[in-house]
Amino acid sequence: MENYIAVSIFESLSSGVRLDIFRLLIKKGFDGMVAGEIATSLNIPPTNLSFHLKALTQNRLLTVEQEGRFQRYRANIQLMSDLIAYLSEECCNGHPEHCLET
Amino acid sequence: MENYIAVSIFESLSSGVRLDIFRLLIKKGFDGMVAGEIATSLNIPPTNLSFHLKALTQNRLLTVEQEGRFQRYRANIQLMSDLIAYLSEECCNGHPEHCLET
DNA sequence: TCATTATTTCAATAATTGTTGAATAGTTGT
DNA sequence: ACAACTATTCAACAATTATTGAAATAATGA
Repeated sequence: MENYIAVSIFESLSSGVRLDIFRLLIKKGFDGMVAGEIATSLNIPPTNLSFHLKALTQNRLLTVEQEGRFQRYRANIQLMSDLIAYLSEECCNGHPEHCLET
Repeated sequence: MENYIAVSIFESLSSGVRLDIFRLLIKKGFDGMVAGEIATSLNIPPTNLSFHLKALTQNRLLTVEQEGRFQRYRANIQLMSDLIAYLSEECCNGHPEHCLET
């Protein structure tokens, strides 16, 4: 993974609101959630939620699919997996023993 | 790991400058580097470097130790290890198969 | 002690990011 | 076509974060 991609992921998750959105969608798995459900669930005003969903989607943390008049959002689990691999390399540089865990 | 800790780590690494600093110090391992070496190595003005070192240190990504008139900084590898564990849980929530990798 | 070196703090400013209500665009069911 | 519904964009503003040079702090060595 390129460093600038990693930075964009860190930016995406560097807000408590966005981390909450992402964690919620991870829990929902392939079902995902439509925007209104997320807004209700996390009690975020629609305009503000849109702002954060856009940021997350642009940085590929989320995917979005139109479903009638709804927009269904899903977490990009693969990207998280790639991030973990990136961090493991960074973290283990010269110290592999620290990263062999559960 | 508490969510607010994870957010603080993401904030710390959400700047290209700070990610460069952290990656550089990870490479150096226990030796670490004194502030001036980091400034020279990454070509960052001292005041600006201080600003970012302070942010990283406050969020526990780095440790700092005085050494004569130098300040020696080291990466907190254990925290990265904890972050990887946190992400693995978040990422694998209901989808463990995605996170079993190298 | 005094000049030198290393780093941080301060103050000013620039740049970016977050929040909100109103307006807009697209979709559905009647 | 029209009313109701979902979500986004827009514009204004608030809040936070980043950058810089000058000054301050602290340690060293002559």
